[in-house]
Amino acid sequence: MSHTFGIRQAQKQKTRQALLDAALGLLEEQSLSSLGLREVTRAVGVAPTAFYRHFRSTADLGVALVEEALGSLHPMIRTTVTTADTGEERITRAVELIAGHVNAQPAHVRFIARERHGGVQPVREAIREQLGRFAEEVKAELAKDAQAKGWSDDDLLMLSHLYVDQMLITASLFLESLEASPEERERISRRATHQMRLISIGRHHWLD
Amino acid sequence: MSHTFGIRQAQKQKTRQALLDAALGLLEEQSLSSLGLREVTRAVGVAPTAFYRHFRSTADLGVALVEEALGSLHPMIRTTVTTADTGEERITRAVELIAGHVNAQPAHVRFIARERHGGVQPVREAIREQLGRFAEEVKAELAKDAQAKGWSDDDLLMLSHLYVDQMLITASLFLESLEASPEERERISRRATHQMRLISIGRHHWLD
DNA sequence: TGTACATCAGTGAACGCGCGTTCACTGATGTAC
DNA sequence: TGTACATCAGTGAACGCGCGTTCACTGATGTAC
Repeated sequence: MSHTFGIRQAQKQKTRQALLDAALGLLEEQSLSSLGLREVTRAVGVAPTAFYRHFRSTADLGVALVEEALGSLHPMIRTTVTTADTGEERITRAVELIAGHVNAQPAHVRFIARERHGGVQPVREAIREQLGRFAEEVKAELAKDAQAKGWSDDDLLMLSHLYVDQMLITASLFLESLEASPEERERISRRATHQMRLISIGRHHWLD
Repeated sequence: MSHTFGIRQAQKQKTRQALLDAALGLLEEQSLSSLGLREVTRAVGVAPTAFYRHFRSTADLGVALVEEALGSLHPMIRTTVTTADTGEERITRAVELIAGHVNAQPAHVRFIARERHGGVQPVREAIREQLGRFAEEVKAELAKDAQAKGWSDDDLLMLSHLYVDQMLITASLFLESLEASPEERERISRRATHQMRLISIGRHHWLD
């Protein structure tokens, strides 16, 4: 075999992941543009210079974090939009899915919300590209629906972006409420559900 | 008089404003959490220690910038929502207003978009509070409308937040397109208008 | 109006500290025979 | 299987630099009489 994963590769991968994890933790309380390379290596317990074996810079690490945070979400989103229940059930499921994901991966969600408009250009670009892919995927699913009859491509994409942006807003509200009361979280769920519903109603009557 | 603005007060105000302006300029390319006090004073041409005569920290300066960026927008938003044309004209006007504001104050808009989820807690809090006020004000205007009959308070606020968030998303899209072609900017305008229209349609049929 | 004292915005030297980056290195892992 | 050499992830010392903060100061402006 040309390269059965040897001990060396495995160990390198492990250190790389430790750097990513440590950075993600540190980024809960600061922005990427103020994250120091020495901070990250100190948190992992390796020499500062080890950082360069894995990333050119903290910006480079940031781009890797975007991939980690959003890359695995594509199938998740696709299946949620696809599921052919009534619209109402789909909305409930989507909001629950977002709440669940924020609970499971708060640091990832915070990172994306923070750096989407943050001070590091390549990271903004990477996030923008992933969100654009989400919108395209949602559009592809919407296009399959009977309701899409008579819709222009542009308008389908317009609607997809509306949904994707709305999901992100909802995620960031759940994030802020992580330590709030169950009542507060319920209030956020309800509002997000209503907003999604209102958009879906607009969608139904778009061609009237 | 207890304090007719003397030369001293005026000069102090001028330096303070120079610090705010310089910071805003520097923040076009980085986040507040990485902005240095010495950077700011260097840009203005005063000693680093002069900074402390005006702000406790860069976070404190950030809170002042939030006030500067959003404080003056309240009347603007109120009159835009109020104007009693057809809904369609109101939407067009709102999108034009956003595009115009982004052109006139790009640095302010970028700062708000960036720091809304940024790494500095007091600044996030200040932005959250201002946006909350916007939503309350929009809600108050919507409540006056005949269309609001039968709407619960909660649902009016749900809709206001949807509008406010949508405005912010549109502003940030215009921001990213500042150096793009007129065609690209037109495309963004059109999509934003359609999204607003779809939301308004949802609003019309909400109680069906 | 003139004088004597108080205020306070901005100064400049000094401090200790952590930063990113360079470099030659070490020693475990991988490879060729 | 055993040996000799190559690779390369992680090390540790060293560097120059800019940072935030302290302190005692200066001199123009403000105030009281």
